[in-house]
Amino acid sequence: MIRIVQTVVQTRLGPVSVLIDGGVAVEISLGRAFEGIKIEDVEPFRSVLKGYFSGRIREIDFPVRIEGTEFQKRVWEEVRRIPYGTVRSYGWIAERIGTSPRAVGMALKTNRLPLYIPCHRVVSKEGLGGFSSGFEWKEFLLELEGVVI
DNA sequence: TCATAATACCGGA
DNA sequence: TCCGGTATTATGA
Repeated sequence: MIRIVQTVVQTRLGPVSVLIDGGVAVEISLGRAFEGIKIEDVEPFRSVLKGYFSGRIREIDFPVRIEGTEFQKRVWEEVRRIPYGTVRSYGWIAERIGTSPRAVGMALKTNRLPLYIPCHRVVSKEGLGGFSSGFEWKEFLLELEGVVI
């Protein structure tokens, strides 16, 4: 029996919700709420996200299940090491794990756990780079972390 | 500035 | 397998 739960934090740009399966987060959505039944033991996830968006919490850390190729996981691990409030380029990540900048972009595009894997901290050499949920979210998150753009 | 090549990976045919 | 498409970058005119 799979239990699907939605948690929602409201932000200036809309809801942020977490898809929970078996007690762990499997997907985070920026801008839309998942269909599902609200249950109270979802509180740990909600409080972390509320803490992040209010600026109190700088580390998004809760149980997750990550699915992807070995390569994608390498990229995601590296991105997770980027400190709060700082940015790196696609090329910088690529160099560290021995691949190409475009391949890094490919891996980040398939990231289902934004915030937990802070791909908004990866920007292009000139400009912002892409973002699955829309540029406005990338700008919003960087601004929240105090990054000057 | 603008086009283009180099590049690693992925998904579909 | 092969092939076209990227959330990139470096280079040359």
